[in-house]
Amino acid sequence: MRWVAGADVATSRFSTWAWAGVVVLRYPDLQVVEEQYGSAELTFPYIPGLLAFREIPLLLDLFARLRHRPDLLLVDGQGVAHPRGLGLASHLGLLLEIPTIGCAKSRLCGYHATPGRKRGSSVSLRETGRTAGRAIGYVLRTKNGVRPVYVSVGHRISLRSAVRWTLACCRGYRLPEPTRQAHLLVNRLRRDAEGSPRCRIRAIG
DNA sequence: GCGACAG
DNA sequence: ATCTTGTCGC
Repeated sequence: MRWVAGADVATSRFSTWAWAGVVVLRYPDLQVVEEQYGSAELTFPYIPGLLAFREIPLLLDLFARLRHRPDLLLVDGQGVAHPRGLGLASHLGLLLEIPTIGCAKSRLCGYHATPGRKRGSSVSLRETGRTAGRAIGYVLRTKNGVRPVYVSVGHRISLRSAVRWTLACCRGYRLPEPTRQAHLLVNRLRRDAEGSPRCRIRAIG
């Protein structure tokens, strides 16, 4: 394992504009070695279960410019823990042919117990419906006392490895570094473009 | 019909 | 996702 990437998209509250970013970090020190980013108009609305159609176009453009070839990609969204078994992380991994992990901040589907409150504690996320009971992911506590994250297989990785790598990429924060850095990047871009909310009010008033 | 619902 | 300042807790 050498290059671990993270991807995220930030949206505007005023328009359909969005800022996307992909960061590549060196493992295991997790320092950012490359960033690719850009903004564009979103052409698809946010519909639970169809997030990939909204974010993938932007992210694919960024990966096309990437100088490093990631060994692993962590995505801010679900992998197979999806109603159709094909969340953003899985869809993206499939198109890029890169191993991916779905690392979402909240649940899309499935049910689960409450994991222990210590870092590393986890419980399985189980499918509902006819095939109820099958594990489709893990609800993992990445830091003591904070809300857990939803880890699921994205593409070309086992659930066990997905959980291990997610934990191995955490550095004291709730979100693993790849995803966290990507998140910081896109929000920085959005703020630079729109200005802070307070500034905006002062400009009007 | 009703409630749930990644970002 | 985005809004939004200070504040309670480890």
